Amino acid sequence: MELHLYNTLTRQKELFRPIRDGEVRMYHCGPTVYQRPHIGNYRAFLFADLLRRVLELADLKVTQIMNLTDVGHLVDDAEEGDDKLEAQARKDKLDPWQIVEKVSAQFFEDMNALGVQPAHAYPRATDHIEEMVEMVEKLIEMKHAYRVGDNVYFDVHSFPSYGRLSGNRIEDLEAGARLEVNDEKKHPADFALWKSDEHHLMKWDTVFGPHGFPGWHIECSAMARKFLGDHFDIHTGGEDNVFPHHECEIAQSESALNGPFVNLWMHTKFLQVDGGKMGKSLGNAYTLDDLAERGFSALDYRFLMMRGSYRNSLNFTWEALKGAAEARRNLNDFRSRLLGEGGEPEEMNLESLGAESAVAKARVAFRKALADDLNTSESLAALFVLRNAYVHGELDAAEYPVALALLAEADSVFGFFDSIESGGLSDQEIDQLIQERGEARAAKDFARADAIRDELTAAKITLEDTPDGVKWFRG
RNA sequence: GCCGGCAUAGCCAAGUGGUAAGGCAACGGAUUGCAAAUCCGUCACCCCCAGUUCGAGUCUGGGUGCCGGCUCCA
Repeated sequence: MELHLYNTLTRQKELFRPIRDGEVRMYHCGPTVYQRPHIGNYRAFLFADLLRRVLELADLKVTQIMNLTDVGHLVDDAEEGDDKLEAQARKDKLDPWQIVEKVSAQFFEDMNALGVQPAHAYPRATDHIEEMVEMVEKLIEMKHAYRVGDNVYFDVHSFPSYGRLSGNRIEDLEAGARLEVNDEKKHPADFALWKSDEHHLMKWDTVFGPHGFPGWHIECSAMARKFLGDHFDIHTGGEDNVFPHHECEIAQSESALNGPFVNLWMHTKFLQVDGGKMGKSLGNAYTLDDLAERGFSALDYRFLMMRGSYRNSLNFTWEALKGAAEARRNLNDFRSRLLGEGGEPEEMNLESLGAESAVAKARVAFRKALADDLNTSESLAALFVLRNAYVHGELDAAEYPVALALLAEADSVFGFFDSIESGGLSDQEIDQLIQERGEARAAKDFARADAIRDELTAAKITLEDTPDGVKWFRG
């Protein structure tokens, strides 16, 4: 399975080739744990999860790292900055460390509900102060950075390809009216590697002084290096990370390490709400709890994200979520019906199918779409085409086991199927109840008939009264 | 002011030169004691204008709208 992935750096899809054969190392910019992440944040993390699963589908061994930013960065680049973690702490009357613990726990709970496979490590910035300081010292030594008092800045002119990722030019940045002027810096576009402020609560005593804290971007450079090495395969984040965050990471890392940093940069577009932007101040930055209040599960949301392409902004509406929830249910029922008709998942054996088999076609389409820059929309459509073939009676019963195997493979990538619960009733018991219901219906005792149907529903058994008689399935 | 992206049916969305995937909703019908269950069927010429081409949703130019970056932010 050859993957073609879009690289922000080159602005085109590229054939993906890992640096080490059969092995992928990737880093994801994770949450700043000062407030519970909203569904927009989770779009990026769901993408990271999807990418990992597709890489594994392609038989690659993946090492996946996601950082937790537990030190608040400055709200702006002015000399006197505020720290959003500390600001939140003041608001909640907690100390910053308590906020970090509380929000991190919430984050992992949400990720679990979303069916995200845990990364191999979630390093925290505050656990890696030493590594950051070391890198900053190295940059000073190599004349890529300069110290002004207890502050340290990166000299963007020392890195010729600064701006390559984002398409910005240093001259344009300079002309940008919104750039804060800071007299300390040699150049307005230079960025902070280390800052000092005695009023900060989260601060460290280092060679740069007693009241220091890391700059905006150094944590990712330091932690990525520690966990993945100097040169690794993939780095992802939201589109807002392209500049300045990732641009600065590249500058720092490639300068300090004197070599290539990351081969492939991938970014997810923002989620929009009702056609416009999402924002806390707009009151539409929903959390998973807001979704649950309206009766939607985290997996419904996951499904909604899989219906669109990560490289296009996706418009979140309640109607769209409703549609996703329904569609997910239909796919779930498809699998349940196959199981109900005696199918057991089988090892995929394409050769025995014949190219004309609906299952074989679906699998080819499913994988081909994913391999083309994670086209989940098209990939998902292949599953619905297969479902339609089944519903229209075009699927031979002998193909049910392979169809189920394909759905299992699909689940390994999409991860939105519900687990099948038997509800504690045996087939015999269920048949017995259905027979009783039939008798009750014949005797026009509909109260009794509906009671049985409700009982089965409660046990996760779905009944379908068809012209051919009653059909049932679990799930 | 400077960069970049997007614009497809009521809603979500795929499609990168060859005549519009898929899902949801809606509507008509079947079935049913009823059904929110199930099944059958119907449902778009792709923001506007001008070009290129035998042929454009797909390429080029202009316009309009929305989104992102230039400021912590997925």
